[in-house]
Amino acid sequence: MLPDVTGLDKSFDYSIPDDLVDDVGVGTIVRVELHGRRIGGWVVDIVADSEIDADALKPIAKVTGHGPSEELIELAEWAHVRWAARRIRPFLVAASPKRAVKALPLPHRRAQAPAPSSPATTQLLESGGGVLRLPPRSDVLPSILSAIAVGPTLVVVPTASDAALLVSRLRRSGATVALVPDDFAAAAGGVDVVVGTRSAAWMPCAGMAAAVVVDEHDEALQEERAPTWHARDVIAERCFRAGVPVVYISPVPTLVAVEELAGSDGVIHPPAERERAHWPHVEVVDRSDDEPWKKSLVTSELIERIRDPLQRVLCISNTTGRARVLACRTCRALVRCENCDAAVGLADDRGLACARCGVDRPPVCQECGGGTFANLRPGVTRLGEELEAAANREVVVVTGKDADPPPRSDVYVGTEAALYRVEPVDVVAFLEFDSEMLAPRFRASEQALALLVRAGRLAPTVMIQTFNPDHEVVRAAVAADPEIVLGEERERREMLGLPPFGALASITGAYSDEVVAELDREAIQVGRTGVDRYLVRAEDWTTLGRAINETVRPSGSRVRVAVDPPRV
DNA sequence: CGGACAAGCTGA
DNA sequence: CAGCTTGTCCGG
Repeated sequence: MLPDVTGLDKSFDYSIPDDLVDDVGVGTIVRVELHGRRIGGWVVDIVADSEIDADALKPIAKVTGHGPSEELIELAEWAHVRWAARRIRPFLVAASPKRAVKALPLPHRRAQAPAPSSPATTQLLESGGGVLRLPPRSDVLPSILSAIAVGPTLVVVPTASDAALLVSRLRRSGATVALVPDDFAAAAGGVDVVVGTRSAAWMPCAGMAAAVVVDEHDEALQEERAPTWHARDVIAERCFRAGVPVVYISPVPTLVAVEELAGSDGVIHPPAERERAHWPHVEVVDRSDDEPWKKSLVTSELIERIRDPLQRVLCISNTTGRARVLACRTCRALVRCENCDAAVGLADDRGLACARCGVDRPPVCQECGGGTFANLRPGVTRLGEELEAAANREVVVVTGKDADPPPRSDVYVGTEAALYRVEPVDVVAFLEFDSEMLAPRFRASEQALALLVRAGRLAPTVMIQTFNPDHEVVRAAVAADPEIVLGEERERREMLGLPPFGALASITGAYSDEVVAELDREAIQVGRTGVDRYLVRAEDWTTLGRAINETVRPSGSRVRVAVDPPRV
């Protein structure tokens, strides 16, 4: 029995009372007495009476209900090495129902399987699975119906709204559907298709015959808290163990999917003409002729769009580097110019730049020497005013912070979060796409492409303002050919040994120095990126995970390990 | 994790 | 030496 108690990752032996024998198996969630208190936990192993002295043990106090299957418990043990997690518990939590499931319903499947409607998907499933590249403005439902035709199918999508929409469409098509984690019991009992967000990678799917990962490129498939497990990789391992084919669908498959998960035929995709027809029209505004400091983000091309009363436009600007008013996080003082006392913002190069007198200085608080700042006035707020003046129309500012959905408008301006909060428009315009494309992160190109996919689903036209119109991301989007990015990406990552050509993790937080010092330098390469900040690399994930898990953490340490960190 | 218990510190 | 804090150990 492994207790569901934080900080306690040790299993304990209990006896199974005769009246509970029928209800207890590996994976069952039970309650037991431990050290005078009642705690919950998972049965992770059952041994015969002859092997132990059952009379010396306390009995299981109560059976709570169904939990993860034996296969998923083994998968959790694999995952705890793969993502260098100290404990197995977080994975078992992910694989368990939210509320107690006392009994499973009988299998509920439709008598007649829906006719396959995506020959490419059927072909992929028959050949053992692989990567299916489908353009942004195309439908994944036919692929999922083709998978259901093979047998019970597990489907993972990035967001809860994607899941809800897919479930209602699948129900309308006649399939029996479990939306997990809520419908855990139905999924474990047996349905045609189990649908959910990344946690669905850990959900039951009785008789699973196929799995589909929708929008494989989407970062939402990776857990952001440690352990930073990725649903794509969990599904890959789970289905490999079960001998079940997986189809990974994305308009812009990641290098990991292309290199590791594509079948022998490589990435399957429609003919170029048809693929292109389902990409948005990409309009590039080349700002490179103008001197950057002169030209506003509100270009004449953009003004033309937002002035057109027939066009509904969403403008996207990244806040980073565009904050106009800052306060020191340490002493709360407003950051002011040393020269003229005006409020000072962060420039693109991360230094403080005074807009009034032009004096630059390093990003350090003048009052206390602190180096982190709160952004009191995000760039988009100001942009909203500028756009409103230029457009002569009302402009609604959308940020991720507001709880309510934004009021309906014809012109919006917002951060990336707006791409998830605004209903479809005619044009999505990236005002400063370079900050996405050229961000100092090794996945910047893939992440920039992902934004274009998102935008392309919101609007038939996507406008990109850039100083780098020849960048591979821009070329790929214009040509509707993601392979243009992958080619460059493959070369770069192979040279640096980055995933999928090596295993990478970041180690941060107090006492990282001590933890990193323990790592075996024969197998692990270590790079220091700051105070208590490290990047570590190994040839493969198992070597990396084992080495990190073997380290002893000093008491009081707050070390965070992010394996396969999305943003470095 | 949280209780138990031991060792260390303080004040009278 | 009671009374309290801090640290370490252990649970079935």
